[in-house]
Amino acid sequence: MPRTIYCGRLTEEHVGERVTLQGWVARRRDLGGLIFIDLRDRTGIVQVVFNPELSKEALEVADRVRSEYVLEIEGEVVRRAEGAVNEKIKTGRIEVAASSIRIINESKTPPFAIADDTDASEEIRLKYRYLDLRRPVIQETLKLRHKAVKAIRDFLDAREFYEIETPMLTRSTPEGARDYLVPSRVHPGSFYALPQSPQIFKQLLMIGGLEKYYQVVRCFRDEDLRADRQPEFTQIDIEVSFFEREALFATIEEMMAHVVKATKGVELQTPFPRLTYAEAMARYGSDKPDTRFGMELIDVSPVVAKSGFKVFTSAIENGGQVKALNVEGAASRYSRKQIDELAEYAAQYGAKGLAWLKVEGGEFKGPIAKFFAPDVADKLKAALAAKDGDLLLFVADKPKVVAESLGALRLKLGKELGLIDQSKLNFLWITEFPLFAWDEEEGRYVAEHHPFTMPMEEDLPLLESDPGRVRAEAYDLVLNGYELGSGSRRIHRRDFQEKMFQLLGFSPEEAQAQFGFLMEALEYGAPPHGGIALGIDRIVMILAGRTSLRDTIAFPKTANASCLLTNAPAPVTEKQLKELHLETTDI
RNA sequence: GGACCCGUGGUGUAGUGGUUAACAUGCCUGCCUGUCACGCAGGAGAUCGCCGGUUCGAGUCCGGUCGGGUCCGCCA
Repeated sequence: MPRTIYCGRLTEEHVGERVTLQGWVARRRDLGGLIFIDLRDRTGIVQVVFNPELSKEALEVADRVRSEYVLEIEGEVVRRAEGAVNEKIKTGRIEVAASSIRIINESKTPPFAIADDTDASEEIRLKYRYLDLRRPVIQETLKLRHKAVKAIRDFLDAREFYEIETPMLTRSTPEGARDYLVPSRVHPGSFYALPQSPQIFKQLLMIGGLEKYYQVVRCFRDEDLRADRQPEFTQIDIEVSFFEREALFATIEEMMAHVVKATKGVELQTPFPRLTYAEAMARYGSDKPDTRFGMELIDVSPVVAKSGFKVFTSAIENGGQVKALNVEGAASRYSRKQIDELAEYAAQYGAKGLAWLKVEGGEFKGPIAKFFAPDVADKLKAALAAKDGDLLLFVADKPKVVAESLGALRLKLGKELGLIDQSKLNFLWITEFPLFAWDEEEGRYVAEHHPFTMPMEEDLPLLESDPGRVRAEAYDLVLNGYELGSGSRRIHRRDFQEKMFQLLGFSPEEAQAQFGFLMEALEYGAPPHGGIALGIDRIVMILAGRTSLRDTIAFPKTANASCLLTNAPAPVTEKQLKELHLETTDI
């Protein structure tokens, strides 16, 4: 008998119907003369009851059944008696009275309980990922991912975007993340690279006249992992010709609203708020601020410049600044020891110290209180809107260190103090990123976004004289403190692109060797174009309320970039290496 | 490359340098006709990740290593 309905779809409407179910044994309760089995498929769980009055044979088979056996059950949907209703499950008002049971497949006892509240470690869950995938919470997340991707495809299709595939085997280009390399068998000593993003190909598609492109595309970066970074991840890559930033922003906002509606049933407010990079760094100490709570960074340099506190005054004299967080009402919550721990945390981001004050009875308390004369203290209190019970935290240093340490501290405190409204979805555009970042190691400017990004027109005069101050037509989309993606207007003229490579320290020969094909393409009527790429894994992670990208990927890698299920990466045979003209060696 | 946390029956944990490594759950056996984390009784199950050191004695202390996690660097 084929399956007639899914377990989780049974309701009181089906009472009296004969059904055939197929699924896995979630739990078995053996009362001796009566056996209950909770049968699970991807829609949910329903209780099946084996009663000897209905079928003695079925009861005898059910007696042999164990967890995760695969069963086919025929029976009648019956209403449960008044006292036997289980309100905890969706199908708890009914059950299936089994008239027959077939064991489709047996199962070893699983290494961990397959339930949402399983206590198994992630290590063991990843080793047996195919069992972990049976847990409803994982299936819900993968379903949400499917819905999100489908919503994006539907939306972009309706806007006449074409989904076009680009090569997975491509060439390694300088700049950017470390490439995963694939050795060529037919070209000894040469390698393909897996794409970090289809950046150049999507530009070539614009030059190729496709005008509106998108792709749900896997990208690879051989860099160290984080909770929100996997070595392979999926982007929604978008590019349009005859680019207008406002039109693109509106399209992305509508697309995200469509996704959120399709997955969460929530209406998003558009347009999204915007901050310039400079403002985000100044107010939140981050280029991806979580705006679900306040506690902004406040520049108190002008106020404390005249204080008697050397740490502050000398930082300012040396071209630095002093900024503060007012952790409202937290004075009694943080002991000296705990503040020391906050200082240690800030030290990870380069802060040499964390000065603090508590406000009590209108007065500053704490070891540095004595350095502030009454008039300076009053100004400081006013600047920080400080009141009794507040904890004030200060970092004095170079602007970069102040921003990064206080920004990180702000996030940590926001989480610790429960200031974050988890129901919010705070989308945010960050605009006017710097075009270049100074690379200490290489002693040159590197592209902040990528080398194909257009500078802002009003900053063009600075290109030669002060490259560090040039802003780019580049933007990020941020959600709840995560960078969902970046984009920009691209350079569409050869002379400009050549100039950019020159500013990045490429010789004309190097630029020609690495990017000659792109520059030549720009000479054949390249339309103005631009776009964005969004990380679907991160979008799903946030919409599913998870904190690890691993939860959104069916078969993720560990922090060590290995797969605990397949044990990849793994050695290969000498024969394979030889065909690829490779030797391995211990360095 | 660096910092920190974790590693003990299948799973999750406890475990002052000192007897036979404890608890929960799972598993096995028996009993049980309205359970739903079923219950009750009994049982099996651990070379305490690995290597080395300190010590009369190491799950416990030290060093290294492997594995998992978080973060910094890195991620145009």
